[in-house]
Amino acid sequence: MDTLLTIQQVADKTGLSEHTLRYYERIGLIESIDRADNGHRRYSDVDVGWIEFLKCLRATGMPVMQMKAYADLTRVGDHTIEARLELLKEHRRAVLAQIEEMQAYLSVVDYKIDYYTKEKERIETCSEN
Amino acid sequence: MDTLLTIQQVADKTGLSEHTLRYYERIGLIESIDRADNGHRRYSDVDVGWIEFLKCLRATGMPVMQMKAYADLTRVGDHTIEARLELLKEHRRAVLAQIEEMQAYLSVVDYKIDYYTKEKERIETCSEN
DNA sequence: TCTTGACTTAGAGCACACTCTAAGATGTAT
DNA sequence: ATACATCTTAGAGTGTGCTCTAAGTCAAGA
Repeated sequence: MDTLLTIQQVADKTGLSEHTLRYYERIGLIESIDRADNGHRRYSDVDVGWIEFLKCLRATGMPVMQMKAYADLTRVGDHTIEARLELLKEHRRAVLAQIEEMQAYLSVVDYKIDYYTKEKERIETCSEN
Repeated sequence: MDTLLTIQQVADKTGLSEHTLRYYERIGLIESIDRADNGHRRYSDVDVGWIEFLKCLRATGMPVMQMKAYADLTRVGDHTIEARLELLKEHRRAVLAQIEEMQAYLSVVDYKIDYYTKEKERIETCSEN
């Protein structure tokens, strides 16, 4: 199928707002989308797929400017595949490092939760007497 | 030991900037710190410990306003232990959920990395002939 | 015909978490 | 004495990523 979608439909489908979709296009994250006769945007399945991938990059914390660099690479041809690969691999490393950092910091929070749980029990035990 | 530290020493030790330390104090994340005769801040070990815990909350993505809520609870006495516990547990759930989300999105990035790796090999193989 | 609603643009505004500035007080070294 | 570093405050400024506004076009329905 190659049904073309309006911006509203794409917003619903992707969870990004219409504002954000236009913003992403303006800054070059999304290549200029086909237009209907009245000038309204018409998104193809390929466009939506690209937007979904952008979501993956954003949701994993990639800065918009880095996403722009990646987007630019995809537009200039196959000879940038190696560069794209490097960019994604580097991002992957960064994400895994960030997850590990969060887990390490979270373990301190866990420790505190443990402490409060015991403290709470102690207080409750005292008040029973 | 209960050596008192200057703001610069605490900045070095915690990795937060002096600006950030003052900012945290201003917005009530850090309780007002003891002063030397000349009005300069003098941080105790307990203060530094608290700041380190704040770092754990921030590094795991807790918004500053929620940290403020937690800080406020710690100041009004033992009867808020349950509330503090709930806040930390809720945060813990949120962090784990976020990590899972990131991992899910990252797996799409992994898929792309795989695709590009194969694509690159294919291109290299072609050019060998 | 009139209204409603979806869309367009350029550009302004906003929330968050800092980050920096300006002006001034104080302390130490030469 | 003088230079320099370190600190103080209140408040302004910054970067990021949206998010909203205003003014206008266009098409379908009552």
